[in-house]
Amino acid sequence: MGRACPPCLFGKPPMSLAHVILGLLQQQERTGYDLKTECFDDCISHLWPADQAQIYRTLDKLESQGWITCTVEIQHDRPNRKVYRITEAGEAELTHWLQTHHPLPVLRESSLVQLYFAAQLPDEAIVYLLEQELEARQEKLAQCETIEALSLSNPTASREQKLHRLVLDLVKQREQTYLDWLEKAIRAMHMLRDRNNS
Amino acid sequence: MGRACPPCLFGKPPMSLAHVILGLLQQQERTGYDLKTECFDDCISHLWPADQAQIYRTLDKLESQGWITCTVEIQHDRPNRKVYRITEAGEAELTHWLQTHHPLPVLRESSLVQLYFAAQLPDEAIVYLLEQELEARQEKLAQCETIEALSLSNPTASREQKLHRLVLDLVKQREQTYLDWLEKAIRAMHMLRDRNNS
DNA sequence: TGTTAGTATATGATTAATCATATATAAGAT
DNA sequence: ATCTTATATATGATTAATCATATACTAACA
Repeated sequence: MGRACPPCLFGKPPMSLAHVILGLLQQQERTGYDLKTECFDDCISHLWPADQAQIYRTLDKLESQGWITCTVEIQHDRPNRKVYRITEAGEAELTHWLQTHHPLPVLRESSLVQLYFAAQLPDEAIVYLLEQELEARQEKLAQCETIEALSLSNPTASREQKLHRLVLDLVKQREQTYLDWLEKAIRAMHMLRDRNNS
Repeated sequence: MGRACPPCLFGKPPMSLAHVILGLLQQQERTGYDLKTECFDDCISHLWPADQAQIYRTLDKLESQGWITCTVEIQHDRPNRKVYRITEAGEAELTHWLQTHHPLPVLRESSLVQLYFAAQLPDEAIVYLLEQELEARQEKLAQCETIEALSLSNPTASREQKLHRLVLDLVKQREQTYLDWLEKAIRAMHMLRDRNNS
């Protein structure tokens, strides 16, 4: 008899955080705390920000699926560490997931909805909205550049680093597209105002 | 004594779907069915796609907040219609919300995570991933153009239509940014392969 | 004749994500 | 002497969104 696929909830496509964690644990073994502080906050906050609570709960699920295992490291001066490692089943699952196409995520931007319904607002209010959005997008681009400096500064471009670079390029370009559009829109609103005031 | 703000859960920022619906009801009175079929599916699916169940439940919440009212239109050959209209309180809330800046939404793209962890995959598998993503993005751009044709075809550019155009321009440009990046990345992968095969 | 599509509203279940909070110890700062 | 920060894990509560399904009548289609 064939080996049963243990609670193999090869279920629905999502489960993305679980697979991000598998990817990170394939690099090396880590604790939940490591994942949060070294990985999610420092390296992939531009890709997949994750909440501490959700990381811990997802580790539990991954363990009960058999995709990772856990070893407790007793510490006396500090809280014990639960070190997680990926299993063979976990690696197989990751390799499979990495090659599976997923539907595009839905992006809902309240700022675009605001603009869509802004006809009743005075021009100045619209410009103010656009300027606040511009500021937020500038800050986001700056965050991307922080990550760039932290994790892509050294020149030894391994295959892995080339891919990280490719991803970061897109994220930065996406922000630049917003910035260009916002500046164009703000200029257009100002020109409208100047024309009406002359 | 001042008028009490009735269950005025002026709560947390989100509630975005509620405000989208307020915006749509300010244009004209509508039923849940109208909102779903005429608005969310035909006009703003690129901005804020919404599930039928969520629309109906949000209408209930808006009504109990006092931001909309409901009148039942009895029909005999078809199910009755619950027609919703925005109230003065609702208009005030909408105007306030339209001018309030909200934090940028978080965008999580599994395809970018896949690429980030793709170093272990062969080049062909990576190209295949990129090509599938390209196809999906092309389709999304086509959807934007359908909406463009449906709702922005006539030439009388009202203030409202100029804003709708501005929003659609961004959404299309965003997709174009993905397409450009994907084509560049696919070319880069092919060049890598050709170099290694020569 | 049975099936599907259109009109219309409603509920149940589940997932992903966020926020708040709890516990516990040590080191460093005010 | 007190407060904060770092290390480390855990649970409760809530929201936004999605999916499935239920009901009920009409009309067109095969």
